[in-house]
Amino acid sequence: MARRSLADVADSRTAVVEAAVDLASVIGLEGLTIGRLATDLSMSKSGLIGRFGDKETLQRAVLQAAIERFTAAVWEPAAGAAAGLPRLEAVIDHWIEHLRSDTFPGGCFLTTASVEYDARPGPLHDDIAAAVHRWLTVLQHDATTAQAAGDLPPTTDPADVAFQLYSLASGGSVAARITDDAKGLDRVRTAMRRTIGLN
Amino acid sequence: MARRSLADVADSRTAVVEAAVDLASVIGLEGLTIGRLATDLSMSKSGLIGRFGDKETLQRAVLQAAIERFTAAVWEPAAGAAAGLPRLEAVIDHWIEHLRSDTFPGGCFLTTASVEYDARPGPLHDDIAAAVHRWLTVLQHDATTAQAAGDLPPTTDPADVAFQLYSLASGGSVAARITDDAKGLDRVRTAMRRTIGLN
DNA sequence: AGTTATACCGCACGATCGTTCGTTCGTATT
DNA sequence: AATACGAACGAACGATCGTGCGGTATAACT
Repeated sequence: MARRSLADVADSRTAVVEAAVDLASVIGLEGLTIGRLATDLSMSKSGLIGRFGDKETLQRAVLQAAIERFTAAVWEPAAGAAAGLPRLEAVIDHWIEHLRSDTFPGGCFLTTASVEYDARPGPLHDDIAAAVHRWLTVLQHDATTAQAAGDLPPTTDPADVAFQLYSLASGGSVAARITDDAKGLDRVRTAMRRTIGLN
Repeated sequence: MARRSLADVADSRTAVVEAAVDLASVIGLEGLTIGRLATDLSMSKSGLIGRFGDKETLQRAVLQAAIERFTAAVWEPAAGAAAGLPRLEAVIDHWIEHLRSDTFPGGCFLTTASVEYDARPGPLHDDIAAAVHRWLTVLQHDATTAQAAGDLPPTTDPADVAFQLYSLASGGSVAARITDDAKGLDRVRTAMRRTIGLN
């Protein structure tokens, strides 16, 4: 076999990160452990962390990978829809479907991370805050477009719409999981659609 | 001084638990550490955990104390209101005020605990699930009463109302904290009131 | 063919984890 | 006055945490 190429290195790195995303989804970004992760991957601790330098760098890579999963599952399939209300509707559908899937075995990653770091300053806190803010901005943008098109009442605040959609998805997925309510995500979907004037 | 009375013992125990609630509110129920807690209280680790037996017992006591704080801050002040829509309105107001206060320096305790244990079975998971379920039942009960009084459309599902209120409060408080949005809780309140037909 | 780079390993480190001892000491009961 | 109880302590345990060091084997480059 030829020397480990750059692509292979990347593959090996992403293989670690992807496994770490799955693990962190269950036990949290903070609960992530190099030893546990190394055992799962049949690697040595030093060989694993050597790729990243230290644990925080690994955690940040894991967070970015999780965000990419979310974007690929929720935004990209909906991005092609017409800006405004239709796209919001598509986003909601893919969002619910994403939460229903086992993309993140431990529930919405960004919500878990937010809870873990909302009271703990540092690079991870900032990364998470930036990601949430970016997503809220995307939602708000389409809400504004929808409003301009007359699909939302002129009195509603697009920022409110974005914030409420996110709150419902985030809190609803947690509530549905902890109460083991099979209808939970249906309730979330109903509420989200009602937020943008549909039913 | 007389022998340490039963009341004193209880005080000492609750003093530990109350401090643990504050600490766990920030670093999580799972992140709670006997050493850290003992240091904060200027106690020895053994002297502290001796009151409870083991860590899990302490964690469960902490959870119950947090639930009592929530009940005292949100439910009890609203319990006197007329059942149905008025009481839901009062609950929402106290709920938002509770989230705005620093009763839990690290954000809504039940939400944090739900996220930590929604994918991890055990007594703590069950305790949390039971508490959430109990609270949802209370909300649903008033929603049903409001519906019977004609204050909610007959087509709405009271369970939906309860679930959505909880999702908004839970997810909204996390989102407001991580994005450092001063208007976040106002947006949550607006959405919660809209859920029960008000604005 | 020899050099160089590096991915990975085994191993050990200091720290901290939860827990378990044996002990001390103050108070209440007898 | 003697005894018993229980709260709290200091010390130590085995385990696990993140991290750093030295060695090795492999593959690319000269």
